[in-house]
Amino acid sequence: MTSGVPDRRRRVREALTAAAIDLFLTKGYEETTVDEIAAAAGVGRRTFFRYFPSKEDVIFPDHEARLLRVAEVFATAPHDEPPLSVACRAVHGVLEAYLDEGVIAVQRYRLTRDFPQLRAREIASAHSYHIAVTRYLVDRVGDEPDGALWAEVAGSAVVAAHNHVLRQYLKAGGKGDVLGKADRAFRYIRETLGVTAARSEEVDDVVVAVMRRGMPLANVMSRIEDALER
Amino acid sequence: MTSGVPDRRRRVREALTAAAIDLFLTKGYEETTVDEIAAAAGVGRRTFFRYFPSKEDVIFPDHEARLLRVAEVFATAPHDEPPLSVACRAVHGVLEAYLDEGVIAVQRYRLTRDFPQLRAREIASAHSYHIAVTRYLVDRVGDEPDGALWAEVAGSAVVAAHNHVLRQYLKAGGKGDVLGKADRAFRYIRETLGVTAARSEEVDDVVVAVMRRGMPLANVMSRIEDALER
DNA sequence: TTGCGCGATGGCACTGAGTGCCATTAGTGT
DNA sequence: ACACTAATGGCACTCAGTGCCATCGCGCAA
Repeated sequence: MTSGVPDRRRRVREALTAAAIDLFLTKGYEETTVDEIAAAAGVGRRTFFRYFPSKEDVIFPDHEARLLRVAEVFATAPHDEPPLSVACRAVHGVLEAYLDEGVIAVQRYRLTRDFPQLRAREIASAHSYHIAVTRYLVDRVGDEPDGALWAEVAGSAVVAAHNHVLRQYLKAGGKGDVLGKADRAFRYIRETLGVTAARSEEVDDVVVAVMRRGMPLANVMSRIEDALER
Repeated sequence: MTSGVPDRRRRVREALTAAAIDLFLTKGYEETTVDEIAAAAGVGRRTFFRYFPSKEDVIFPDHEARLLRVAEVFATAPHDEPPLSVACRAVHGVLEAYLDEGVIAVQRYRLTRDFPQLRAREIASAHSYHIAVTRYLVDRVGDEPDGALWAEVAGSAVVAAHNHVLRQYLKAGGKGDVLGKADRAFRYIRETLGVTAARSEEVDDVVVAVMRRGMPLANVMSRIEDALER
């Protein structure tokens, strides 16, 4: 049969992941040995380490692929699209990847919630998205005054919004209108932090005024005049 | 001599940390065994694990203490201080702790930069500040609409600002006006994300207006009126 | 000074993760 | 049927981390 080889590799890989998730959930992470995972998947212990570099990696099988997708969004984004918009699109892709996983994502959430070692690993994974996003934003606006600071903050905000929406979804066991919530969250981010983006492309300074609804107009005006002169 | 016992414990602890940093920098992290660290500090291998739960922990000796300081700021903060202000104060304390370390902090930066395993560990440490801050913010504003989202984003932004300032300082080998930059960064955060804080305590809605400097006042007014009616 | 108690130490043995090496096997093309 | 190549699995090894226990150093009371 043609292409039977990569097909088998994929099946073994999935069998290892499935066996590991099952064992981790039932016996606990520390209590499960690699021998047991390999045996449950019908392969030898040595083979396990040919598919995954460490015991932790077995439940994060496609992290690299997701990171590549993010990088691709950045590489192919039109140059006139606002940086934050690109960042939100890229991170939205990660969210979709989680949703595509279905039950697996929920199981992994439980594992990372219950076992510190796996949680630490997930945090590191999430951080690599943060790195990628921030690097892109720095490249776009890094040469402006405080551009690097803005990029760092905006990048972490985008990732935080993603994490928040995703976690709510996973906490609920995979129910809820994730995409709608994500859209709202990303809109909030773009509206709140989109300032430097505008500044970077059109003008040399921006004023942000925050005021309570119901504040007298005269008050509003004086605050804005203050801001414009600052 | 009185209090000679805890004194000795502290000295052994510092000797282990110093030996580890030295060996990691010269030989590399993976290439250094716990035996070597212990021997260089003049103690047995078994003793090493009585001071630090793992090989990684030896270069993050007082992370727990810093986390406690953060928690203390949150516990003792006045109830009428804006949440973001409290968060910035707490994180500022962490920054000060790094500065107090002097050379050690710079050396650790280099280690976490060069060795992935240590980097992963530092990311996890930093994440625990993020957790602490976000939890506090959620407690303060979590019952508002989108309060949890705001808390997550604001928490990560505060931590990101801290990380940015700290990293710039460490990259420069410990030179530069850290505190001044930190103040500016935190001010930026409070001004950009302080909205929900105000909303949570005084009013039921807030309007944010973003405008370019130089925009005609009439324009400004119409934009704000639009916003107020939204 | 001597003996007692207690925490710290270090040695020893053990488990399990991760790796290099090599003989064997399974699948593919001729 | 045969050769070639990639995958496999077994074996042995290093090293992190842990439980156990005998010993040591030190303060304290008799």
